[in-house]
Amino acid sequence: MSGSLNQVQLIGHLGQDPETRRTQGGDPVVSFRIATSESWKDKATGDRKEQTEWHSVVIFNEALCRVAEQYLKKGSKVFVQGKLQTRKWQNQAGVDRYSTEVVLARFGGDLKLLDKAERAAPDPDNYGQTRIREPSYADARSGAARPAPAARPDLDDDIPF
Amino acid sequence: MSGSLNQVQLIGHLGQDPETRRTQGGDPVVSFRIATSESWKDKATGDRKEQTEWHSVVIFNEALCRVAEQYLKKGSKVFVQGKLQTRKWQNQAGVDRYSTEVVLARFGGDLKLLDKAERAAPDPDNYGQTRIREPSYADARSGAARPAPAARPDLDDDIPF
Amino acid sequence: MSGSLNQVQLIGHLGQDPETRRTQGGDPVVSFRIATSESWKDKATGDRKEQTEWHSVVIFNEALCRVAEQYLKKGSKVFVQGKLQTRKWQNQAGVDRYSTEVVLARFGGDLKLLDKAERAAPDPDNYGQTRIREPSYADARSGAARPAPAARPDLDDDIPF
Amino acid sequence: MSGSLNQVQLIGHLGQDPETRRTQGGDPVVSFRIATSESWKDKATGDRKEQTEWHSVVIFNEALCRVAEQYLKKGSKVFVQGKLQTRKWQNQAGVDRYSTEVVLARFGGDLKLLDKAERAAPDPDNYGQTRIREPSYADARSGAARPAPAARPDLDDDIPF
DNA sequence: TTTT
DNA sequence: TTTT
Repeated sequence: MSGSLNQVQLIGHLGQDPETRRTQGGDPVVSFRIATSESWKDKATGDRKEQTEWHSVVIFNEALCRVAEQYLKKGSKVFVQGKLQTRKWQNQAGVDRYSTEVVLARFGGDLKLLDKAERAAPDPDNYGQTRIREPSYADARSGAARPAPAARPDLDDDIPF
Repeated sequence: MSGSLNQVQLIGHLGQDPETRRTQGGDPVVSFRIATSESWKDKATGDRKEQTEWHSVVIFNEALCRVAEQYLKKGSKVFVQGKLQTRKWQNQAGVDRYSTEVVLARFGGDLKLLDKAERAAPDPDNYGQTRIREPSYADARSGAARPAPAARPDLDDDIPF
Repeated sequence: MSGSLNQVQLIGHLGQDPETRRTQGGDPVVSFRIATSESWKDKATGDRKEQTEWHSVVIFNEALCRVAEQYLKKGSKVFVQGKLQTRKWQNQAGVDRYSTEVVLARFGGDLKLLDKAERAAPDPDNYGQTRIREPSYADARSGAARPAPAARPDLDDDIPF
Repeated sequence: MSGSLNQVQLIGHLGQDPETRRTQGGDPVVSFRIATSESWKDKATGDRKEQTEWHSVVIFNEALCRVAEQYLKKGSKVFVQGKLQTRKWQNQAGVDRYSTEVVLARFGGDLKLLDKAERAAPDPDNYGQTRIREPSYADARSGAARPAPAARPDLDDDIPF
């Protein structure tokens, strides 16, 4: 269906360092969780309130995997653009579970570092829009692009991330 | 945290007519599921492939609830903008479950009908940007804006929608 | 600068059929204008008002050019995603002029037909995500990707489109 | 037309401190310009290239005006969401000119500070989502919400900002 | 110049 | 005119 759009945009901070796994084909898959939060003043009590939302981000785009691995760490502030995808998996008891993730695939995915570049200066040869000039990353959708279920750390319980 | 963004944009079709429930305070809560899909040609086999993704949409914004109730039905094509929110609930066995939804709250939420207006012409007095000129909808976040758990149809099983 | 974002999203109708020109390198450049509109009820008079905004869209992405040429025409409803770009040009008197356009370049650009497929069914072999599997379009930024000034129809006057 | 979307999202840096003017009705109108930039490696020469784009941002939303006045200054990094609007004006010679701006009106507009809060901590009583709980800003579209032409600094020449 |  |  051509007239379809599935797009998520987040600005938030990483809760932990990114994790890299590999597909069976050897392609990197980087994942992390980021927090977004809203704050407002309660009309009734006048109290200041804040609500934090956690999002699971999974990167299949090879160039963005590299960026994430090199420059992101716990606490990094990022802009992330991807698509919503709900994945079905089984817990230890074999019961179906569902997890919704923000997926950065080859097309449409984007990732921007919003921190001041305190720590590492991007390597100008490998970073940024280079990916855009020389697209050579693996196809995230064909083959075994998704990690094998056994590789997931979440199989031990019912927590969906 | 002011520098935070949580935004989802979807264009897709409703899988069923919208459902309306009420909060304890009497405010409407409209929900439906929409499908987005991607198609591509498999590089290896040359086959045309399509993958459909289903999203749960929940509307707390009163004006958008009215629009949804009046103009949306199974098959309607819509643009939806909201925020990602993961809700925790318990299944019948009392085990925690998580469901991620696209929430259209009072601010930031948007809903556009993309169909040709075959069936019902929008009432110019009640529809569209009127909401924008006279904001009087309930506060989606204070009080019992979220439906009581018992009211949810998903408590009987582990399916997250 | 990595931490930068420049993105526009429009849903509207084409005012005219798309126009195709060619760069000196022979790459297609498709352009059209689309209208978006807002309506609201005047708080004071109660009158219904509408305001239409016109946007210039320019497509350098070769695959999206093809889609535009084949499926878009005057009146078509589209979703367009691109970046904002202000182009400087000279009018006949040699005075500088500026025009702001929504540019669909190779990356980040998107175009979706939102009409019911009344007229032409997309050719499943050439349309849609095929572009995504076999990226081979020309680089919109290097070389003479922008049309030569003499080819522009707007040089005769000061109207920026 | 309900099924219409006009939305711009930018992340960039302010080129100058924001300027505040007033409508005839006394409502604030804050404007500034922000730069976004892209960088890439030239495929032919291997050179690193960068292209900067400047955008005019105009805020009519009263709450966002306050945020801009209090926290933004030259060099600030911001996320801005608004709509594209092309304004017609006359230069000194009485010739029509057009300027395209990113307008943050009452609805749909958003503004987020992305800098580390080095200088001023947001006042928790006046900042952030308070605007969202107590909407009382002026209607940006009715009356003389746009600044009178004479007040614009750009009338002396043909530069559209 | 589109559309509802 | 910003920033990396």
